[in-house]
Amino acid sequence: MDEGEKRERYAVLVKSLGYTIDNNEKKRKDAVLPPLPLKNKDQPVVMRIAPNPNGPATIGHARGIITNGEYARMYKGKFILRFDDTDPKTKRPLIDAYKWYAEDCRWLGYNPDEIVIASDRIPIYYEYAKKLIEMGKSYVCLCEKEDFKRFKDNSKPCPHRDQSVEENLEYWRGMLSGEYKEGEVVLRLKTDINNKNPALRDFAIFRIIYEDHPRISNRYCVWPMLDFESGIEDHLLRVTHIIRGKDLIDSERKQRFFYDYFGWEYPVTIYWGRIKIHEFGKISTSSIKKGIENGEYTGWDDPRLPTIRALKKRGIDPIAIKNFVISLRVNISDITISMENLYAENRKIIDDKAKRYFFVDDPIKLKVKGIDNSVEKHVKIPIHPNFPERGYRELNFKDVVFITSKDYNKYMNSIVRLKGLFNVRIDKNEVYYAGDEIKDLPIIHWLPSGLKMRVISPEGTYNGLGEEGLENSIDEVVQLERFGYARIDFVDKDGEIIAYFTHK
RNA sequence: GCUCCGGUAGUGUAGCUCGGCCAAUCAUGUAGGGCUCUCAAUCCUACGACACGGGUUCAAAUCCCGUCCGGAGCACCA
Repeated sequence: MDEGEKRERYAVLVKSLGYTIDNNEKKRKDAVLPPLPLKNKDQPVVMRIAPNPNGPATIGHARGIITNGEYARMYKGKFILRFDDTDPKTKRPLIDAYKWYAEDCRWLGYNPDEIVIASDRIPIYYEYAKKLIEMGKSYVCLCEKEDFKRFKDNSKPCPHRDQSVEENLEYWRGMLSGEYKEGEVVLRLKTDINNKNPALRDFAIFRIIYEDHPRISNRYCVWPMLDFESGIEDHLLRVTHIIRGKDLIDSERKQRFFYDYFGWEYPVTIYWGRIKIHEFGKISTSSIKKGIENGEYTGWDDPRLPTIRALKKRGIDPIAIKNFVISLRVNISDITISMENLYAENRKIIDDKAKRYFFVDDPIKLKVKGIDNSVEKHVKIPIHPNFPERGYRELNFKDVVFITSKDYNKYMNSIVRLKGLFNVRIDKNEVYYAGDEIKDLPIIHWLPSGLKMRVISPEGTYNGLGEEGLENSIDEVVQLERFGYARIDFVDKDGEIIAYFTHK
């Protein structure tokens, strides 16, 4: 019985006896991943993530980072970040993305133990290619793409399949020294031309690309295909477990051919399905990139985006992301999940910490009638209602209040309580004092005056007045009462507070 | 078309390997209520699922077959 199971049983037992469980325990319970199948108990667990560096990490990537990183941690193993940047043309790497991605890992709490960049290791892949040619397991194919497809689809060997090792080595040298044009020639792995799965028949492992690589320029013109590079690396890095998208399921079948040729043991593989978020739809880094280029988004951390940087900017705690991701587990079926689940996790973490303040969105200035306005009233409201020992904030009222136009319209002609102050009846452009006693009235927030403030949310921007004190909460997540949580980003040169909406 | 996967409440999950303890777990959500000078937090209650049809068996969410629905791959992309 593992820890989680024990806890469950205990909880059931306790409940059956009529006791209640300490709530804090429930709240602080850290999400735990199910155990990993271990082939060899003595072998250290090595996990990896292998992104294409074309942008910073998104929530989808966070799933990979956290799950793999967490497993490495659970088994006191190693966590590797490897950039599979072997196509400078159609999957052109973004030079900043290498750095961004590593930063995102670190921020999520999973600093990679090792970072490997495939484009640094091309000669290694060449060595293994040469070995395969020498073993008679690989050949240079000069077929037109369409011709090869025809052969392949009919389980017919292409004319180059039976070339001698010497011929292949000669062609291979030619490839490396730039004697061929793009698309003219390719190195194939000799698999099984009769395999019932056409995807596995003599697939390409190297091709010619003359495009400059953003990191290493034009140093190479022969580039390995992902299936090859990734398979070689997983072996060289002694990766024990691979967790990857189910779209790569044929990749394993392909790689097993050369693992067999080399006599290597294939890592344990676990597949997961695609993750789709209600609020964002399917996440694709390339579409985000396009949106940034055409000005639709302000950048990779635009709060409307599902990137880790955007979530950070909005005040989502990395632990909340962890708990959220782990709750998804590792499942092969595609899932559609709502951000609400992430927000719920985040609320559990930030609510105890978040200072309370008022933010009056779309404010309306109202004169207060029916009371002696010559005296100033000092109102004290706790910074956090559940922790009065943290102190109070003070609002100094004198004859006018600002309330949101939403409340103004909603409570027109009715009596409401201005939190901490007194009751008023709302009328056109003014409010009338309606007593001090605390009755069963709607409670609304207000401000006697305030600082210009803007809250940027995925749905739009809210302009209004922020309570004094907010300007001292830079980089903190606060709760704007009756509005929602927000992270205070900065105060601009005009004194306006700029905040990002976290969630309700 | 060919290969290969998957289908538990609105959503995400546990259980499926080794059938019984499952009239099915937990979370989120929604609704109602308690507490509270926030529509937050917190507490209580309620709602809600084994895709369908057959079979095996004393017993099926769990094993087998079929149907339906969904997904992935079939690139000189990752």
